[in-house]
Amino acid sequence: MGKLEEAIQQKDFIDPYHKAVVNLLFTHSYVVGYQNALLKPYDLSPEQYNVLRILRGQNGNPTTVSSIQERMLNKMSNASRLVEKLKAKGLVIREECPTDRRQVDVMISAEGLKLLEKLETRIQDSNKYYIKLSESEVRNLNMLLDKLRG
Amino acid sequence: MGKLEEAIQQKDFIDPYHKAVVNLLFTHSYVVGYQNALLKPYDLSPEQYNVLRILRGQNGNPTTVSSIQERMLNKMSNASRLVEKLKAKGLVIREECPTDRRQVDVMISAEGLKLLEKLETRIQDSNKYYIKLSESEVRNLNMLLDKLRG
DNA sequence: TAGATTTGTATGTATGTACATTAAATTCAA
DNA sequence: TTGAATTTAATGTACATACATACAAATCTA
Repeated sequence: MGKLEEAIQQKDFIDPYHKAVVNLLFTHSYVVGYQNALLKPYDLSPEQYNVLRILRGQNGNPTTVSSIQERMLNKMSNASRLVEKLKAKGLVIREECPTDRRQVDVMISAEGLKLLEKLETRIQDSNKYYIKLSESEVRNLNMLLDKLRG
Repeated sequence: MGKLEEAIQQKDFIDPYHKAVVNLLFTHSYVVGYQNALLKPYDLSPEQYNVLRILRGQNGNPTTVSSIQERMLNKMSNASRLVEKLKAKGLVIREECPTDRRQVDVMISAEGLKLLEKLETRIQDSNKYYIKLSESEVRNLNMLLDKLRG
């Protein structure tokens, strides 16, 4: 991998900002590749995994579909259909909200929790393997990404 | 936007590496959102725009589909179908390679070049607008992303 | 040089993304 | 309190991604 210019044989960037955009897209693909590889045996996509983590973060309280959507990494993806997929696999429980019949209460199931637990160390090991940065560099990266979005 | 934890209301990351993965996915979505908005009026996706830039980088020499694939930001996407889309819009020229009939020579068309030119300043302005980093911070980010991939 | 292997591209399928639209329930306002 | 506006979720569609497979052309090998 290494330097972007060599990796994609492109060097005529408009400016460092344009290069950063390309670098982010390329690094995203790199990261998602590893995520997919790790999650595929468990029949989960990265965003499905993330939704399970969002639900676990609620500590047993049900969450609505729109609340999940707000917290998702990809704002444009479709929480409704993702929840449907997770339900089909028995990883979440979905039921009509008693106080507002438009809403749908979603909770992670016991199976969902068990799956997350099983994945935790694998994810941790995998992340450290393919992110070839020291802990302080990673913190620096996180700081820059946060600042990038303003 | 700002800090990741607030933006997606999630704070229980396994470690800074896991947070970096989430941060990259989220920032990717942020960036692609702006890219899509800018390119949509021109009926281009970010990867189609990138392919046009790859082709322009060849300075008039034809490129094969597999060579495009190698240089694409998303290694798993489908250069064949992207080229087909670009050809349908008249932005590239595609013809059978005379020396190897398996291969397909692809070149950017005059229209494609004109479109890239028209987009250049818009892209440049847009990037600087939504990437809220100084030039030295952007360079630092590029360095970290390059290093991340090893 | 015939048959096997490899290479380059296209196609098929399932899923995900982007965005518009629909439909039902709720809230607001006259 | 009734009709309009808003909210919540689901659905439809076009395109993109991920990955397997097919198929023709070229290359290798015996």
